[in-house]
Amino acid sequence: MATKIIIRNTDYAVRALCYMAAREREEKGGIITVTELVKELGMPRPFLRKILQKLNAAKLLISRKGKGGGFRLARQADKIFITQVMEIFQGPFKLNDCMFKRKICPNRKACFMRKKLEAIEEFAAAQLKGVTIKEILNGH
Amino acid sequence: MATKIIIRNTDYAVRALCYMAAREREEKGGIITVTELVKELGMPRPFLRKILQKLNAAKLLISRKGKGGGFRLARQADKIFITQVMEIFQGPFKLNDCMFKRKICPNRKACFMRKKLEAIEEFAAAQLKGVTIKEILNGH
DNA sequence: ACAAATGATACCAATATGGTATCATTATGC
DNA sequence: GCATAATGATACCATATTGGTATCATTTGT
Repeated sequence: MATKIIIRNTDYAVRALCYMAAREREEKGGIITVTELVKELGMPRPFLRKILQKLNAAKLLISRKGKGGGFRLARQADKIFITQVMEIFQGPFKLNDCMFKRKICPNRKACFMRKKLEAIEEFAAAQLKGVTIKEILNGH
Repeated sequence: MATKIIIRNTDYAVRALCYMAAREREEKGGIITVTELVKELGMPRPFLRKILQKLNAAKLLISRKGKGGGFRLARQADKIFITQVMEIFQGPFKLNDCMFKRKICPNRKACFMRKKLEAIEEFAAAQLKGVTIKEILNGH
């Protein structure tokens, strides 16, 4: 049972965004329907819709209703950061705080474990900070 | 909703171990009962018992049944590593693997996200590696 | 008007975690 | 030896989170 930094919603969202970014390079400005995404990405349709709607609400996508409608990226792939996607589906990135929340904490101010967890959190945040959809797509 | 590196079981276990280590310094080789731990640490008795039993099964504690029985540390506090405790209650430490588990992964071998997550995992493991109950107790 | 698309929302299922209850077993001390 | 005080083992329950489904409303192009 691994500690999850990326949860499945985020995973799906990133995959959808990557696909849309890749497609956009081919046909400029193309709008993409849920139907196409479902076929290409092989994930459950109603679930994907909910995810896309959230991305839309967060202004990472632009949606168009009605016949001929669908979704397209609201900005270029190198301006979409994975931390934004994570925040949408997982809330602010945070490792757990001091383990000793109740009374018996022996040394609250200088708790050793808290220092360690803070260091890990800081490192993780730094690692993820600059990553964009474009980088994921290109592999660097 | 934070990413949990330490779950509550582990937290309780560490607190109990810290208490026992602190007590041991006072009265050498003292055996401690669940009753005393419950009173001092303020956590639910049946839950704590289950935790202590697991620590016993994992040979971090030694138990004695019957009247006058209880638990004591199986080794000194500087030989009890927090990674061991984590492993008992959380399994092997692992951040999640590559997000792209299904077909559409654009570049599986050199997946950018996987590299990042591996780096984080490595750093986290290094941070936690040497930490012992003694260090937590002393704050360094 | 109709059909094809998304918006919104309520609901359901599986799993993990946190927590409780109960009975069996062992050891001490009178 | 028996009562008592302790742990061992285990089965059960409650709650939250996550993953997933279903349904109806709304918009838009032909």
